Amino acid sequence: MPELPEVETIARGVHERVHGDFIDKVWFGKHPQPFKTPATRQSRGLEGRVLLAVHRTGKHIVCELGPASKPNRPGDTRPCNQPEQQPEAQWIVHLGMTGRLLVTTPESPVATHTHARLSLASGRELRFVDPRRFGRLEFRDLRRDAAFHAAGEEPLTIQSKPFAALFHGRRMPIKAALLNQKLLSGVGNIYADESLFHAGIRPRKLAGRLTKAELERLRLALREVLQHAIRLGGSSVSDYVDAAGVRGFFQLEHCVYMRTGLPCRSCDTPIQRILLAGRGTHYCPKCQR
DNA sequence: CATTTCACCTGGTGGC
DNA sequence: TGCCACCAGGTGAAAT
Repeated sequence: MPELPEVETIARGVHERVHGDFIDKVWFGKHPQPFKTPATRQSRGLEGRVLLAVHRTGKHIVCELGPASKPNRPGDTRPCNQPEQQPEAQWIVHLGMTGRLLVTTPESPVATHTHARLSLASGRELRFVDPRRFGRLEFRDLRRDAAFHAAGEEPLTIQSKPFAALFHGRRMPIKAALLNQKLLSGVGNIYADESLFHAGIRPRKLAGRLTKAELERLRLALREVLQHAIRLGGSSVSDYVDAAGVRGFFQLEHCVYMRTGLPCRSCDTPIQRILLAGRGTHYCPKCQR
C-alpha cells in the first residue's frame, strides 16, 4: 500500500496527534512476523517513554522516544512537548503492502490483524494493523544501537549529479532501478510508473542508457509527482487510509497505474500493462519511448 | 559482483 | 453460492 507519499501523510498525522504523549501500556499480538527481532516484542523498551516526534525516512516511519518518565500529576494528560530533548530510543514502523498505523480511541473496534496497541497517557491509542504481515516493527535503544537511516537517497531532495550517478552503468530496466531502495528510498510501484510516464520514458529502457536530459526529466517528474501526491494525502488504491482513517485522493490523478486498456490522458492510446521485475507495469506506448 | 526470481501472507475480484 | 486462479502499495534471500 504505502509508498513515500502515503508514509509521509501517515507520519505527519501520527506526529500531530501523539507528539508529547506518553506510552502507558503496550500490547503485541501473537504473530512473530511483524517483529524484526524477537526482542522487539518485549514491551519494556516502549512503556513509560515520551513520544518526542514521528517522522518519515524512505518508506519507514520513525518514532523518536525520550526517556521513561511520567506526567507531572495524575490527569495531566497532555504534558508539554519537549522538542529539545534528545531521543534515547526509536520505534521504527515499516508498513509493507497492507500495513496501517492508526490513532484511535481505546473504545474504537479492534480491526482483525491488529498486531500492536500502544495505550497513551492522553487516552488515545496507537495501533498497527497489517493483514498480510509484510510490515515490520523494530525497537532501537540508541545507547546500544545506531540511529536508523534509510539505505538510499531521498527522491524529494536529491540533486542532478548524484541522481545521475545512481543509474550510471546499470544494466537493469529503469523501472527496476527506481524500485531498488538502496538507490532511492521511498519509490514504489505506483510512483515509479507515474513518474516514468511524466518523464516520457519506457519502463524497460536500461537505466544506464538514459540520456542526461532524460535523467533530469525523471528526477523532476519524480519530485513533482511525489509532492503532488503528498498534497492530496497519497493514493487510495484499495484500502489505504492515513493515521485518522481518511483516504487519499491522488488515485484520481493517476495517468497509467492500474489504467490498463484505458485511453492515455495525453494522446488517447490505450495504456499497456507488462510484467517487469515481477511487478505489474503500466505505460503509454506512444508517450513513453 | 550485478541482476532476476521467488517466497512470504491475506483478501478481493472475476471466470466458470 | 462455491471453487479456483490470479492479482495487489514491498522486501530480502536464493538462484542465475
